[in-house]
Amino acid sequence: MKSFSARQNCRAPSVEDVAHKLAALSHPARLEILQRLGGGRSCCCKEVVEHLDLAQSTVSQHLKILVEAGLVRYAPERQRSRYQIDQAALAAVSASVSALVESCCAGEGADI
Amino acid sequence: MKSFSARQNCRAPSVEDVAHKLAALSHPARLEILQRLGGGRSCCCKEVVEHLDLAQSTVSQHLKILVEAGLVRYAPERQRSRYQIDQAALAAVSASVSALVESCCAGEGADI
DNA sequence: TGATTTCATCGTTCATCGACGATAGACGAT
DNA sequence: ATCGTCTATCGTCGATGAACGATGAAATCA
Repeated sequence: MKSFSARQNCRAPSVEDVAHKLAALSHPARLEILQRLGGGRSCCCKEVVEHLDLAQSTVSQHLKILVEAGLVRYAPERQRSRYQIDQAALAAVSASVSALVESCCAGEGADI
Repeated sequence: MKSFSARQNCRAPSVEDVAHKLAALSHPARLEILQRLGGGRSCCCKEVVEHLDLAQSTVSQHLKILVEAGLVRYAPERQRSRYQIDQAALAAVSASVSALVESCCAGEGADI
């Protein structure tokens, strides 16, 4: 094992995949959304809006980005929508980051 | 403990901090740079350039972003420059992501 | 000294992001 | 049927990102 990959279901996520998911995580509002969605709670858009001090359209955009990154699952439900964390996907990202760190810290070198 | 924080050295990184570091990680070229810097090797800019198929100025920019995010340390050395991974910082990011995932997966909920 | 190498920075160009208001569709309630 | 609510999407605007070439500074080599 040399690169940060392996693990997960056997499909090694490409650098692009990981970068894409990390990009989805790289905005404060989206991190807060994830925290709000945490604990298995499923939220509708309005619930997030009330908590976030952003326009509804903006929140909807952020949610879309999270869904397209595969980190949040989406289910249109009558009037409301349900957004829910995809725990497996999130865990996979965490594993990717861990693997990256491990591979980077393998051979100890002298500090600068 | 309610938010994904705590852990680390006792200073809880803010959502903005984490987002900023994740943003630095959210580009394929920068992930590849980190892998190249992995294993304690310290690289000069040219070495990265030769490996990456990007213009020298572009690579320099990416390195700067990594340095400003605190993930890579920088030491101007005579003619060349030395870039080296900041393993502690990288580990901290990994821990933040893990903590986020854990806090999000706490209370199991029904799947969508 | 002069030529070459290595690097950072500047200026430019194009694309994307982030935020908003406005709008339209779908649903529930009256 | 009509009204109000909840969403997603569109269009816009300013800001930022990503890439490049050109340039200049510092160090090394001839």
